Amino acid sequence: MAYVSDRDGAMREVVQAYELIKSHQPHFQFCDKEQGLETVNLAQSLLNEALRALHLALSVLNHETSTAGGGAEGSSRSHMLHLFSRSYAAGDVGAIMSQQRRSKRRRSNEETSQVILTDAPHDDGYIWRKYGEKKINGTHFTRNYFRCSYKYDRGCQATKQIQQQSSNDLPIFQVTYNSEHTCNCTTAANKYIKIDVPRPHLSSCNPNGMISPMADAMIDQNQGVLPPLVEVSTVFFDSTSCQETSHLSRPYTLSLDHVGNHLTSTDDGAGDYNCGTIDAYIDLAQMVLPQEPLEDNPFSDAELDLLCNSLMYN
DNA sequence: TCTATTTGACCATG
DNA sequence: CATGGTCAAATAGA
Repeated sequence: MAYVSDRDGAMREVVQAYELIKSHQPHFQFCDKEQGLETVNLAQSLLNEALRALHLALSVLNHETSTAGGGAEGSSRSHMLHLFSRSYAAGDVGAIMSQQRRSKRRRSNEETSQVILTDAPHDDGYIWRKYGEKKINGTHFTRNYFRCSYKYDRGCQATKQIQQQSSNDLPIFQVTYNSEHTCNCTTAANKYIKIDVPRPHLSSCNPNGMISPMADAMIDQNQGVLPPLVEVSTVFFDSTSCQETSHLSRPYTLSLDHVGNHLTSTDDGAGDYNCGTIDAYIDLAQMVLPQEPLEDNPFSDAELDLLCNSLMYN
């Protein structure tokens, strides 16, 4: 199909541009004395912005490819789940939203809404109650409406909408959160709570195979320890493996060495890896690039390249 | 019987 | 008038 072929070509171009810029980025950190500091800072800023834009474009291409391919046709399934604010949704990420018309009923608190893409839309640490379902124009799946279970008990006005965006074996959902929770009813550490660990944690899962929110955490970009292009945010274990393996209930530290040496891609999908005797798949999340150059990056370029390539081209 | 979900109707908005 | 968000009666399930 020409469409997929062109898109793959575009994706290659974006990756190439990204790598090109990335390879030149270090030069700007060592030429402060020859050139004016402001110039260097400006160049660095522009590079960071270019990297951010390319990263954004790449994620959109990934997403569109997975959506256009649909099922078995989706040869390069998206592995990049990204989080962005409403301002992003109205701007750079507009392509993602292009299939959906903006709501004509304007919510009074719309400015507080937040949009994320995730493969675990129900796993955010809050208790929700479904109150509606609607077929939305231009989408293949119905949109589900949820409100906080404590709406009447505690007057919590939080709502969320879940819109499935792709039907692959790892479906992606767009989740729109409206209003802040006022109920203090998180069941566990919230999925979006930042954690202060130098390495990503593997998430555990409960007996029914759902991902536990405990370790499915966002990584704090400000910690300055994450790789510039991608970060391993979560690793979800196969439910049967979880049930059979008792030690999975505690946090597990993942190192890139571990990924490079022991995680190998399996046949059934780009994101599926075999980690020793445990089947797992890795999701890339949080596409936002750090604002400052990382000074204490624990991952070497080779490690990052290995991870990026294996995840993006499978 | 209670609670959660489903689903058609209603309503606000552009 | 079309669309999307919410309501509430009907239904399902524990």
